[in-house]
Amino acid sequence: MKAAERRASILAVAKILFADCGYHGVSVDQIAQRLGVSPAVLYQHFASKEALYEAVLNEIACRRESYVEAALAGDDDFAGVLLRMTRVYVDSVVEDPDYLKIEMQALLEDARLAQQFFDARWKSFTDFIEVSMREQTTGINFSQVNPRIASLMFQGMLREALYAKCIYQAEQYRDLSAQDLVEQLIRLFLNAIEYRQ
Amino acid sequence: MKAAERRASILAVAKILFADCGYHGVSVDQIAQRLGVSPAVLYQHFASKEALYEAVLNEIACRRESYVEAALAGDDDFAGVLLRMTRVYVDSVVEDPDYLKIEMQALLEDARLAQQFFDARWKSFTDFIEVSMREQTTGINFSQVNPRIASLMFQGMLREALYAKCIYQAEQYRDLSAQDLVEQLIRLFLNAIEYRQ
DNA sequence: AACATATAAGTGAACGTTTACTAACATAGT
DNA sequence: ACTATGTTAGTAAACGTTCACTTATATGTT
Repeated sequence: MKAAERRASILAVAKILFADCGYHGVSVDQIAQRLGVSPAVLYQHFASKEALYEAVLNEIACRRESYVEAALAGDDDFAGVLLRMTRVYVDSVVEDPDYLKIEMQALLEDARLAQQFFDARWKSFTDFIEVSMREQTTGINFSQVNPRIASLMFQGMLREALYAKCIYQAEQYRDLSAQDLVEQLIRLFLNAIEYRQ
Repeated sequence: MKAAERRASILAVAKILFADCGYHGVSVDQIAQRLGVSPAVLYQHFASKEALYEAVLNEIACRRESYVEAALAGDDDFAGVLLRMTRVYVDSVVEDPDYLKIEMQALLEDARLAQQFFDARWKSFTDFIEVSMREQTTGINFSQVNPRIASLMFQGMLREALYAKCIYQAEQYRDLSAQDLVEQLIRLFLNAIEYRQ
């Protein structure tokens, strides 16, 4: 197997295992075994276990989602844009929940890394919400509501919904798809900030 | 040191370390060292590292908060009760954020344990919200809103706020106490479910 | 085309360290 | 003297990492 290919395959397997068990929960031998390869191979591509872990995190943090394109893809009222952005995000998580797991692991293990994740994956949302709520040109009056706290609420409910659906698979929401669940939550959120079309 | 006292001291130290680094991130030797005691002592009180970990988790899961007393401690309109219950919870987390960290660790490592935590610490909230929203006798009409999704929203925003304030200490909310932050979130939540006193 | 050479890719065993855990021995209070 | 509470010194296994070595692929020369 070519070097680039091998490197990618190591990253893919490592991502899954790290997401499931955390950094300390996985051994280099386990990763190698899952790859069907000797542990020494890993060290031809990564200097250490820690370097491998950071490479996995980096790959995730750098994969900027196509929120912006989604935001510009239709009409530009606040609710419509928010819904479209969120759909893109939910899709990406449903497709690969490991991202969310590792984000959570990082949040617990290292505050610095957590900030990096936040910047890459949540800032688009919270910025959009805060900016939209602050600008007066829309004609909508959000003055009753603190934009920063509203964006915190949005982030929290979205994250909880995705945890429930994609990570600990709560039975309570079995009969609802992640997209439907989030759509209803967004409706509640618009209520909360007193948004009327 | 008496046995009961020693046992308690082990649990206290283990709780802190497990909360910070997770089960695999802490060694028995580290716990013993922090206690200023030989590792063998731990095995006089706990059969294994895992047994110790479970004892820590169990202590947390079993410590039922005094939500019910708080709920009954004043007038009984929905918002008032919810606010009082939440204050008790926020207080307990602010006082000891390790609880929240370990809950998060458990959620990632073991779905079964996560369910146990949920039952002990969140179910009171979500049940209260769902039941209150469903009963017609209050005269309030929540019919527009799905109670289950509303309770998910509440849980998510509360959890996010507490993470931000108590775990990764986000600078965005530095000038707000956890209680104030949560109070504003609850106001938003009441908006969301269209509650008017 | 045939061979020699160089490099890339992978192996498996071993290294030293750390891990969880245990048995044998010491000391203090009652 | 006896029990409760320790310690010291150890175990075997697992850990991350490195080693000497083999096989496969590509490249250049005749």
